[in-house]
Amino acid sequence: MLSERRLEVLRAIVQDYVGTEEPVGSKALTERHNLKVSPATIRNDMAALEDEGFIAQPHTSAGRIPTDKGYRLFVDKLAGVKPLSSPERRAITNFLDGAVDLDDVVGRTVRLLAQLTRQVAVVQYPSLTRSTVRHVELLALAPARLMLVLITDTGRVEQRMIDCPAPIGDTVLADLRARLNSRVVGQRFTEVPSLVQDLPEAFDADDRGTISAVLATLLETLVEETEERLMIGGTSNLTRFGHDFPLTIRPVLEALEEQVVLLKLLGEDSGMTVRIGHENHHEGLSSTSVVSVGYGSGDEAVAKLGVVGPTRMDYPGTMGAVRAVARYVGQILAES
Amino acid sequence: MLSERRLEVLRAIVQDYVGTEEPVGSKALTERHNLKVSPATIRNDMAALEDEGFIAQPHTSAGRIPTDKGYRLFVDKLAGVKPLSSPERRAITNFLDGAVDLDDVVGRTVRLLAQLTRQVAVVQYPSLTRSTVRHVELLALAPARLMLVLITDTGRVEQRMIDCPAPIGDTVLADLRARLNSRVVGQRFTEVPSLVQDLPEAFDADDRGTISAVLATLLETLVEETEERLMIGGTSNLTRFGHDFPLTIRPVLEALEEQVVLLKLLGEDSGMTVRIGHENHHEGLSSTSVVSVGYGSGDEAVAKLGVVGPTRMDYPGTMGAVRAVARYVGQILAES
DNA sequence: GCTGGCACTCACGCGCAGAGAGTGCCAGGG
DNA sequence: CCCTGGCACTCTCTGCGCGTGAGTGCCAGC
Repeated sequence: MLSERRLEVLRAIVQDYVGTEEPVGSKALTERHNLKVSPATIRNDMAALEDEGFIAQPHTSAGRIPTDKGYRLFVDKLAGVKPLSSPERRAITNFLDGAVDLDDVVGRTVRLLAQLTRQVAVVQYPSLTRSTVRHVELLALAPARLMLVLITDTGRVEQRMIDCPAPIGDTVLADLRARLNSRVVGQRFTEVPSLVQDLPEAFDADDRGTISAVLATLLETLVEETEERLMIGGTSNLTRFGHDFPLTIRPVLEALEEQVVLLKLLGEDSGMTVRIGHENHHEGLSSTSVVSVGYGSGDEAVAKLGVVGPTRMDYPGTMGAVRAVARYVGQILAES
Repeated sequence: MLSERRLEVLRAIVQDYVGTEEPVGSKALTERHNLKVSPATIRNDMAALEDEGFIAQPHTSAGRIPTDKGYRLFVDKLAGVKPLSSPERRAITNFLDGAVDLDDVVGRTVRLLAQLTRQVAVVQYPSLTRSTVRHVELLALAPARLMLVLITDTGRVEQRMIDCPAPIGDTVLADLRARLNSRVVGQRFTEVPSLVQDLPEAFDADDRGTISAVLATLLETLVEETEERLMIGGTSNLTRFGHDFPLTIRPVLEALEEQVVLLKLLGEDSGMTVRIGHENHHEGLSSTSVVSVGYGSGDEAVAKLGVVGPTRMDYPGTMGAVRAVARYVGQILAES
C-alpha cells in the first residue's frame, strides 16, 4: 500500500511530465508543488514508486517518467474528469448545430473532438445492428433491375442494386413495398429476418424468385453493414507526439488506416474506457492511449467515439471533452 | 536551348535523386549511366543546368538536386508515362472487383492507389453537378414530415428531411413523386431547376406550400452537394518523406485535412495534371507534388483522383498508376 | 569542345572535456 | 521511525577541434 504522500508524488510527476514532456526530478517537484518536504524525502518516495513499477528512469541519472502502470493508477485513483470550460461548451454547440445530414454530423464531430483535445479523433457511425428501420424503398430502375434503399432511425441510408431473375410488375412491386414496410418499420435489425421470412408465400410463384432476391439483399445489407464505418481526423496532431517521431508516428498512422484495428481500439463497453499503452495489445500503439465512450440517440449507446493520443496526455481534460461531445452528439441524433 | 546531352544529364540526375534521395555528383553520374563523357564534362553541363535554374546544390560542396523547374522539364519533355506491370494490372482488378456500393468503390480505390504508388491517395466522389438524376423518392415519415432521397447515375444517394407547412395526403404525394420523376429522371442537375419550376401550379393551393418546400430542398441538395466529398488514404506513406520530417510532414497532414485545399489540389482540368512543389500555391505543400486525373463512367469525367507525394517522386510510375486506376474505376462505374 | 589534373570548400563523424541535472546513500536530528 | 542536508557519483548534453572525403570550379592541353 502506498502512503498518501507517495500517491501525491505520483500525481505530481504525471502532471509535470504531461506538461513539460521531460523527465521530472525531485528538486523540480518540491518547487512546483508545495509538498512541504525536502527533495531527499521525495527521492526516497520515488525510489519506492519505481520499485512498484509506477515510474521509471530513461537513463541512470535522469528524472522519472510515469510507466503505463503509473498512468493507470493515476487515471483510476488520482484523477477526476475535468468538466469543460464554458467557452469550450459554447464551441461544441456552435460546431455541431446546423449539421445537415448524418455524414455532416459525424464529420463535424470528428473535427470538433480533434480540435478540443488536440489529438486524433475517431468517430464510429451509428451502428446498424442496434438501430431500427425507418423505411425500406424499392425502385425499379429497369424491368429486371431494382434498387433497394434502407433508411435507419439514425438517418443513415444504404442502397443496393438487385438483378431480378424475372421482370416484376409495378403493382406487385408496390404491394411488396407496402408489405415489407408494414412488417419491418420501427423494428430492430436483429428482428427483421424472422419478420420477413414468410413473405414470398403471399405472392405468385412467378414473382417469388424476385421477392427472395430482394429479401436476401436486404438481410445481407443488414448483416454486412455491421462492419461499421468510421471517420477519423486530426492526424496532424500526431506531429506533436514527441521528438523521436518518425519511429513513433509511422505505426500509429498505419494502425489508424485499418478499420479493424480502430474498431478494436474503441472497444465494446459503452461506458468511458481508457486504454493505456500496452493495454491496447497492438505493438505499434504501445505509446498511445485511447479514450473512448459510447454515444447514442436515446439511453442506449449505438456507437462509440474517442481520441487517440500519446500515453503522455492530459487524461482529465481529454476524458471531459470526450464525454461532453458524446453527450451532445447523442442529443443531436435524438432530435433528427 | 539546352543541348541533347544536357537534357540527358538532367534526366539522369532526376532518376538518381529519386532513387537514392541523396544529392548526386558528377562522378556517380558517369558511373551509373553510360554517358560516354568524363566527369569534368558533366560538371560543365551541371553548371549550365544550374545557371538555368533546373538544379541546385544544397551546400557549396555537395552534389546537385533537381529544382521544381527541373522536375517540370523532366515531366514535360523527358519522361513518359510508364505502363503498369502485369502483376500490377492484376492487382487493380482483384482489388476493385466485388465492390458492393459507391462508398466501397471509392474506399477500395483509395487503398489501391495508396498501395500502388506508396503515396497518399485522394479520390473525389463522383461529382453531382455533372451527374444525372436516376430517381427521386419522397417518403412520408410523419403526416407533416417528408424525407427526400435523391439517387444519381453514379450510385450516390443523398437524403434530406423536410418539415412541411401543412400535412400532405398520400395520393397527392404519389402524384408529386410521379410528376417529379417523369420530369427530372435522366436529366443533368443543372437542368433540373428550370424543369420543375412550374410544378406547384398543377396542385391545389393547400398543397403548394409543401410542394415548394420539397422543390426548394431538392434544388438546395443539388447545389449544396456540389461541395464535393473526398476520401484519402495512405497517410502513413508520408513517413517515407525525408529525414527532416517533422517540419515537412506537419503542414502536409494539415493540408490533407482541409477539403477545400484538397479540391484545389486536384484541379479543374479533367486530363492528367502534375503539379510540382510551388505550383500548388500552398506553402505547406512546397515540397510535395500532386498527380491527378479525371475519371468518369462514360467519356466524360465526373470527378478526379490522384496522389500526393514528395516532389522527389517517381513521376512516370506514379502517372502510370494513376491513369490506370482512373480508367478502371471508370469502367466499374459504367457497369453499375 | 572534351579531358585530366589540381587546389579549394564544406558537411560529417569522431573524440574529448566541462557543465549540469539528478540520483543514491549516509549520518544526524526531531 | 521518518525527515533532512550533505556529498560523491553517474550520465547526458553541448561545444570544440580536427581529419576525412566527396564534390566542385578552373585551367591548360589535346
